Amino acid sequence: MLPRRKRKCPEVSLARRDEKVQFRDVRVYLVERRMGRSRRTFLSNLAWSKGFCVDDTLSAAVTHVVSEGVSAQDLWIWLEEQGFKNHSSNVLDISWFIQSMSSSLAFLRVASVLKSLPAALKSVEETHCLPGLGEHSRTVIQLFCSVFGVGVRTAENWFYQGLRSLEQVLAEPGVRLNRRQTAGLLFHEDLRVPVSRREATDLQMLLEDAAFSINPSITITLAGGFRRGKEFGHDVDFIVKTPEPGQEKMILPALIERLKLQGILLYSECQESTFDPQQLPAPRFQAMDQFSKCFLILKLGVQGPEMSVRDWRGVRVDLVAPPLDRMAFALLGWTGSTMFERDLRRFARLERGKLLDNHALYVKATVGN
DNA sequence: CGGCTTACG
DNA sequence: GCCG
DNA sequence: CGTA
Ligand SMILES: Nc1nc2c(ncn2[C@H]2C[C@H](O)[C@@H](COP(=O)(O)OP(=O)(O)OP(=O)(O)O)O2)c(=O)[nH]1
Ligand SMILES: [Mg+2]
Ligand SMILES: [Mg+2]
Repeated sequence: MLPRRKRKCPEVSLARRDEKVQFRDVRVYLVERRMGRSRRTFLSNLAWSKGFCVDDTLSAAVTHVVSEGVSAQDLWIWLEEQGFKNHSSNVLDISWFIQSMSSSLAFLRVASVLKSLPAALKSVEETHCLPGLGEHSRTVIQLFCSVFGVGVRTAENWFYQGLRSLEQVLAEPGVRLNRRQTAGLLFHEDLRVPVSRREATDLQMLLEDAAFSINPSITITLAGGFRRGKEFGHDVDFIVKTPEPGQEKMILPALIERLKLQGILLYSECQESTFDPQQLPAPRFQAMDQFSKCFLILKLGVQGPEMSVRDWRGVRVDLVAPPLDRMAFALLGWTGSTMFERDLRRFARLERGKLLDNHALYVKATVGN
């Protein structure tokens, strides 16, 4: 007998498109722990629509226990505690979800390849067969995901709460927005506008001027997509190089302070550096900080004939300030693309047995070292 | 059939 | 989903 | 969880 391929997961693929209960001898129970209530409700409805019978309570009649983010071993312990004795029942991971995530990784990869081709191909209807997502919910969730600070999980939650527009999100008192999301919604329209290369170099000059007043030998280098030659980007990425050792720790706050005084700082969020060269060439453990970096939204002047209308728009800017001797790794890590960075790290680990991050290539710790 | 980048806040 |  |  041939081994069963994992993609032929029968608990999922047999469901297909039937309305009423199709599998009388299957009773599913969804474990709420680490899954979340709204998500569990969604999955439950999905399962019913696919012809499965889903139990709300963990009775002895349950034949299939489905869990997410909990190991089978831990899950059995938990099930024992709940007095669940049906040891012939099947404990399953939430494989269709992993599968859909994995599919999107495969899609991302092939998309990256397609982008590198000399000529464009015909478009493909790709997201059409995502499990559980019709066109409407996909569109709304994509809209929510376009907000800075909102990812798939938050977007799904908002959708399952009945929210269908950003206006509804803002009007809903039950929705708790963090600082990043508040800025993301405030400047949502601005941040959807692609940033041109001209605008990127204008921002570069603006930052060079601000940096000059701190230390005239600071240099500002374009990174990210623009360094790869893109004409437009969703943000502008810069590497700030200081010639003074140690100055990288204060340079970003000093730069941000000047932007604030100029009245062009709309949002800033900083990550501090605790990079420790003592840990080279092998990291002691995984608690390695990255060097100083920040996410900003800056006012960018736009020309317009009309007075008394807004003559600027918000633009996302990322700054990173590596120690001088980490500049090469910073350039490597911040030029991208994202898929290239992932390929490079995968290559380092699998083909070279090393660990690559934004500031070094580490020799992985060996036994007795 | 296991693995899919790595890190911070 | 694709690769080794 | 979200961000690069
Ligand atoms: N290691 C790693 N690096 C990343 C990841 N995402 C982004 N980067 C790096 C590579 C990118 O080129 C760089 C800047 O990220 P951006 O999100 O700004 O992307 P990029 O500038 O390439 O395109 P954009 O036009 O801004 O959408 O940061 C990631 O998930 N892992
Ligand atoms: Mg960018
Ligand atoms: Mg960026």
